[in-house]
Amino acid sequence: MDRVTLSDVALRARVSLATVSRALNQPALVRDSTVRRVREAAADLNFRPNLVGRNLRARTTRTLGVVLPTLANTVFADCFQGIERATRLQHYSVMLTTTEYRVEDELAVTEELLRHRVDGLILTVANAAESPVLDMLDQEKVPYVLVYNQSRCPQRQTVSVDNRIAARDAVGHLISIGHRSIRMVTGDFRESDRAQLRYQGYRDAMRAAGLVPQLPVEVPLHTAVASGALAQCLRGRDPASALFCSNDLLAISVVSGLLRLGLQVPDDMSVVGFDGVDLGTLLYPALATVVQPSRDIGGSAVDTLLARLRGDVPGRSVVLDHSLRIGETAMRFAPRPTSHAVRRPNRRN
Amino acid sequence: MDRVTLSDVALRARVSLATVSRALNQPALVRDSTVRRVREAAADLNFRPNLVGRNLRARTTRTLGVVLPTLANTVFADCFQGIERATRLQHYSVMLTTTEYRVEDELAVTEELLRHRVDGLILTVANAAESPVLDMLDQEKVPYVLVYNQSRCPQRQTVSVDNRIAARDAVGHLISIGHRSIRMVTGDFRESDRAQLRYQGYRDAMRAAGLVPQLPVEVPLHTAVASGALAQCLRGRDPASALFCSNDLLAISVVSGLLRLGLQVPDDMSVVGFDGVDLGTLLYPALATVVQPSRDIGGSAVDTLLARLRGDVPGRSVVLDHSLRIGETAMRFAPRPTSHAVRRPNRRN
DNA sequence: ATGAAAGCGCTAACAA
DNA sequence: TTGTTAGCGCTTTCAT
Repeated sequence: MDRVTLSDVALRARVSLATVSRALNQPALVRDSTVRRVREAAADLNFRPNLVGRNLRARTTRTLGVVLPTLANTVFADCFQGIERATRLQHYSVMLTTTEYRVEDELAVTEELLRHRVDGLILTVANAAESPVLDMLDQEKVPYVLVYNQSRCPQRQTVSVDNRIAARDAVGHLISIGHRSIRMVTGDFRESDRAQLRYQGYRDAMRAAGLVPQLPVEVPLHTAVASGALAQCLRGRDPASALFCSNDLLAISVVSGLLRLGLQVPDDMSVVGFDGVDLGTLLYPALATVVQPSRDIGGSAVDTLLARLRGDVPGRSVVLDHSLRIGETAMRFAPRPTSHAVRRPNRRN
Repeated sequence: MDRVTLSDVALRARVSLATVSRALNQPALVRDSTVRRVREAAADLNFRPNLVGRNLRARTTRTLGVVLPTLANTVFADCFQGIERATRLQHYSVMLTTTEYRVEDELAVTEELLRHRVDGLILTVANAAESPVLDMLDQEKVPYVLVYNQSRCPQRQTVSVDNRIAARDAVGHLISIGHRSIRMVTGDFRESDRAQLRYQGYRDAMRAAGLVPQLPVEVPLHTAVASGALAQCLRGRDPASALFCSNDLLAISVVSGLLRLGLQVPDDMSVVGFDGVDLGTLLYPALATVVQPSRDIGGSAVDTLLARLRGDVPGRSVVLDHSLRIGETAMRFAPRPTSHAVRRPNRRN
């Protein structure tokens, strides 16, 4: 499949192997005419440099490893594309692995990446506060940057939004438009320390407004939200008028679940998500959500990591701005005169 | 960051470098007690085999390259996860790159993968019938398998559903439930030869039923579908009663667009997608669609490619089964008595 | 400006 | 069963 090596090119260009290497990689060191001759020979032979050889000798692979929980959530897919683009710009490559939320696999897939001698890692772990992978990486002094995760230890560099404040803003918005009974819906907390931070933010916002935070409604992700879980938010003497969901996929699922129960969104119940996946804007009603700049998170992680590989000063964690997307699934709270659903005409085009 | 090599382990285990290699990779060739000693030494030293060295020597990387258009469409994300899982099972690794639908980048990213000396490639190209990348790969005899793409040349191995027949089935279903005026909505044909095949299938079904196929409505993907495009389907003396979309993301966008125009789905217009992304089942109304087994497509591509790398007989292209998901966005066509929209109560629980 | 030579970490003959 | 040795393809001193 591939046989041409540097020495083949050298033979054809009538120079030494070393000169070919230089002509290709540091043409400034080589006479112009020689460079041309070498390039020509390389082109003639269809020479394709073998990075494995280069990587072994150079003891660096110019490759970054990436560990993400899943690609089914486009938040991570977008992040990866941001990573890919940034690495390409810097002439680096990237190896991606996903854990599909199996925490127990995080270590193994990371080890595999290290066997490939990636120069550094970009990863999202389930729980940065208690993570065998991160402990291992710290101990072995492997350069890495966390994305989405936030960490208390300042030496663990992260790139993320401020999840807690972002959640607080979202819930604060709901409060500011009149909601008083707001519940939070989350996936499995063990899968995501972000969800926990967002729950903190929910509590912050509730307390700041003198409201009583409720326990979160935990629903298994990646499955249609059972009506039972939703019923939990509707019953009691203080039924919710708004739901804050720990991510967009969940929010979308919740909206559907409510509609299925015969409720109107946002008329009967407002829903706000978290992530800002593009998909949210394609839906009707468009999802209200907290937008994270996922591509930038990826891009910024690459920049941060490469700076570190270059030996720059460690640098602080990066907190990127979030924003609120005022979608159509959240509206001002106005108590209904009657308890039975009232039909609402479809709005404007 | 990482310094321990085979010879360090050899020193500590008091055996030769070669024995360490054997003990680790072919323990059957080594005395049990020695294997134990070596393993212990390796563990003590935290030895992590350097695959770069191995790959150079072995002249094979046990790594597959993957080229996909995007991960924003979960069809491809799922496929990748299928690939990843299968490769892991076979003790292979994988390098992923996406083109983000930039056809002109397909060649460059593939070349990069080849510089890394991946053993073979799994890819989806914009158009398999006219693809510089595939020509190059054929010429250089690089083993590869196409996913999603279908190809006329039998020596180009593919793993896919039968797009044309699948589309024909979907449209046939619409016809069977009473629709007569059906239009197809597609993204940019140049981005996807699958969309073209599906259009063929649409025509097949229409003709088979004695109906006149219409030209497709092409809309730029990844953006909310402009109402102008939809209006095209609604006006004229023969307005459509059903829309067949070339993929699910588009279909979701179309449904939203219709709702925004004040129409009901499926009452005023049925919509059917193609892909079968999980998301479709989370929506309300749940998306009617043609389901492709994306994970299996990925897994099967790996199996096919590895078989080929092992030198097995080339083997035929794999056509996996599709299925129809009878969602809630498509319903029996029953002409409306009046032309203005009629409110419909929300259905079942 | 160019060449000779060493060696990155590993595997696989070939010997013993 | 184990050790010795020769590279895989490349970069990089060190000479010239």
